[in-house]
Order: sequence, then C-alpha cells, then structure tokens
Amino acid sequence: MKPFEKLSEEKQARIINASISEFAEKDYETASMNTVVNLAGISKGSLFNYFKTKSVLYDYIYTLALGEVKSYLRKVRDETAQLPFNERLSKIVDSGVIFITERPRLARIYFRLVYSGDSPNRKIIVKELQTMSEEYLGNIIQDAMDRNELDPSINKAQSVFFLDAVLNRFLKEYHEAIENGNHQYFDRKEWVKGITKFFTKGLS
Amino acid sequence: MKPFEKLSEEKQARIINASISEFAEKDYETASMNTVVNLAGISKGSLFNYFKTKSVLYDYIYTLALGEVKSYLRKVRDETAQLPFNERLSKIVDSGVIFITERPRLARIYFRLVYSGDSPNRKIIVKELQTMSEEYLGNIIQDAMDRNELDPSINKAQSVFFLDAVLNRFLKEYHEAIENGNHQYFDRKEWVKGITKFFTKGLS
DNA sequence: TCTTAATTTGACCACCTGGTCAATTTACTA
DNA sequence: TAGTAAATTGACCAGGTGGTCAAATTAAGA
Repeated sequence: MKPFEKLSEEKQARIINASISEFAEKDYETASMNTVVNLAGISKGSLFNYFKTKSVLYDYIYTLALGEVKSYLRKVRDETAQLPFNERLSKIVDSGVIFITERPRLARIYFRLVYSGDSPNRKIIVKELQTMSEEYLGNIIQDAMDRNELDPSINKAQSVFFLDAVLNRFLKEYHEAIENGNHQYFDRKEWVKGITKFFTKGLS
Repeated sequence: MKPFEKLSEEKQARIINASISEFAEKDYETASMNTVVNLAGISKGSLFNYFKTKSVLYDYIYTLALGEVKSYLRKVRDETAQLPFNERLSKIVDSGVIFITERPRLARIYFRLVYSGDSPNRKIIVKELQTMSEEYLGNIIQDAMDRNELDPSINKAQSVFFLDAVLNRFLKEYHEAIENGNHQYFDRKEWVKGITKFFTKGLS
C-alpha cells in the first residue's frame, strides 16, 4: 500500500486540493512544490514521500481531472442515447458548461493540458484524449447518420474533427469568460441553438 | 535611437533568431535569457542593455511574429477579394498552411500565445487578436452574404466564431503534424475541400 | 511503561533564474 | 598617438527551484 493511500481522507483531500489549485494556476514548469506544501499545510519531506517527484504528483492530478471529465461525458452520452442529434448536441454542450462552472479548476487543468503546456507526458495524453474524442463524438455522429439525421455520405472523421473543434473552442471561451467574470454576457442558449443549427444546416 | 537599432543587421538578426528559437521552444516563464545569450553569442549585459527586461524582449518578438501573421493574412484577403466564398476560404487555409510550413517557429509562438501561456500581456494581446479576427473573417463572411453565397439571415458573430474555431484548430493540428514529422499523412486538399463544404452545406 | 518501528519534519544542497554594474575592450576624435 | 566616450563583458547578487536525509515526533506492540 502506497504511503499516500494510508493517509486519512481529510489529509489526502487537503493535498489533492492544494495540488489542483497550484496546477490550475500555473503550468507544469512554473507550478511549485513549495506552494503545494504550504497550501496543504504539510512538510516538504512528506509530500516527496507521498509522491516521489513533481511529475508523479502531476500525473496523479491530471489523471484525476481527466477521469472526472470522462465520467461526466459518458454519463451524458448514455443518458441522451435515444435523443435526436440536435437535442443530443445541445445536452452535451450544456453538460460541458455545467462541468466548467462547477469544477473550474479541473477544467483549467484540462485546457492547459490540451492547448499547450509542457507537461512530461503531454503528447501521449493528448493522443489518448484524441482517440477518446474520436470514439465519443464518432459514436454520436454515427448514431445520427444511422437515423438519417445527418447525410450518410459525409466524411465521418472530418465531421468529428469539426465538432470537436467547435465544442472545445466554445467551452474554452466560456471557461475564460467565467474566470474573467464575464459569463453573464454569454447567452448560452442562443449559442447552443446556433451550434446545433450550424452543424445540421451549415451557413448557406 | 535605441541601442538595439544601432547594431549591425547581422547582429540584430542573430539576437532575434536566438530569441525566436527560445520563445518558440519554451513558454514565457520557462524561456531563459541565458539561453538566448548563448545562442546569440553575446554577453548577458549586452542583451539587458538592448532589452531592459525579459518581458520587453518578449514584447518585441511576439509583435514581430504577429506582424508577420497579419501582413500575410491581409495579403491573402486582398488578393482573393473577388473570388467566391468557397474558393476564398480554400485560399486562406492554403496560405495558413504555407505560413506555418515556412515559419514554424513564428507559428509556434503564435499558437503558444493564443492557446495558453502566461505571457505578461496575454489578455490584452488575445483580445486584440480576437478583434482582428472578427474584423477579418467578418469581412469575408459579409462579402459572401452580400453575394448571396451565404444565408443572409445567419448570425454573423457566431459564424465568425465557428470559422475561427475550425480554421485555427486545423492549422494548429497541421502545425503539430509538421513538428512531429507526420504532415505527409495530412491530405491538405481533401481537408480544404471538406472545410469549405462543411461551412456551406453543413452535415445534413 | 519501555522499545521499536513508522511517519513527519525542515534545514540544507546544487542548480538555475532575471538582473546589475564595475571593469575592460572597442571606436572615435583631435 | 593620446585621450575620451561608448559599447561590451561576465562575475556576482538575491531569490527561487526540485529534491534529500539525519533528526525529531508519533504510533504500535509487549
């Protein structure tokens, strides 16, 4: 049993919380183990006893963050399996918005990871995320094609790419708006409507 | 006359080149003035004489990078002013691809800037870029609406957003493919065709 | 209660950072 | 060529980093 797992729930939570805060605020290189230690109220030696290096701690944290994102997405996919494409898309966007509203720090770690950052395993993680997104969105598009809601002759891989690009960008923008305290200017419903219309009908 | 401008072209180029390399490879915080100094083959004191602080040097470099991006985009816009929307879009994507192929380090600085990073004036710069993009793509969409190539009832701001999201994401992906030596697997023409079709006809 | 084992601590290490500035080298002028 | 002004240098500084480990504290067992 790893030392960290032997700790009380409360202490584990304190350390995780401190780490999330630090990795959300700064990128991998700039985030400081000293800050984590101070935030968590433990000694440096202890932290390095629980996590052998900074990168091991980071692994732990982003795995946790991605896990939450994934389980959230899966839930939505399964709950909306029988809905038509546009309603489904709308629910997905909604749930994304809810996630970044409720867990802004995890969202920030996620965005930092996918959009840049120099974290140790970045390329591997991003590739994994891409495969996951392809499978996830691919599924949803395939369902819609099967039901003749989307043109069955479209290029599926490209469609997934477009969907991923627009959804991610929208959520990233929304997330930044929240962090800057401007999200009240974001008419979420109007955007969700626009996105689904765009994807089904295009611009002409 | 600023000290840096008094330097010979050759020396200026050496310093700029070294700085671009370093800021392309690492983000603002992690990029090292010592590395720049060594790459450029000058002394530390000199560099700090030419640029008072790290952030002043960074300002200089990203202004240069954004300037190149802008002038490239303007050129394409003006050269394609009379073309129909889909051909125009295609030319824009093409020119983006050419730019990141010819200037991968500048492209990297650009992507780092817009997609993350903790550079000093990031928010201001990103806002400026956003206004620029709105004006630039807005123009192109407006032209297409005027010519009835796009539905005149679409939400222009949203359309600009979608266009921006897809174009940027595509170029970012292409850029990463180049850096990983995988761009031969990218069928550019196929993608350009897909993007324009997607924007005009949607997925259904 | 005494002893031993496990946990926690924080001073300490080598290394790197952005930035400074007295001293040296170079360029220019008389 | 001598003297001055300008440009260049790099040793040095304070402060921060990830990581270590002997010593102190706590927990467990007899």
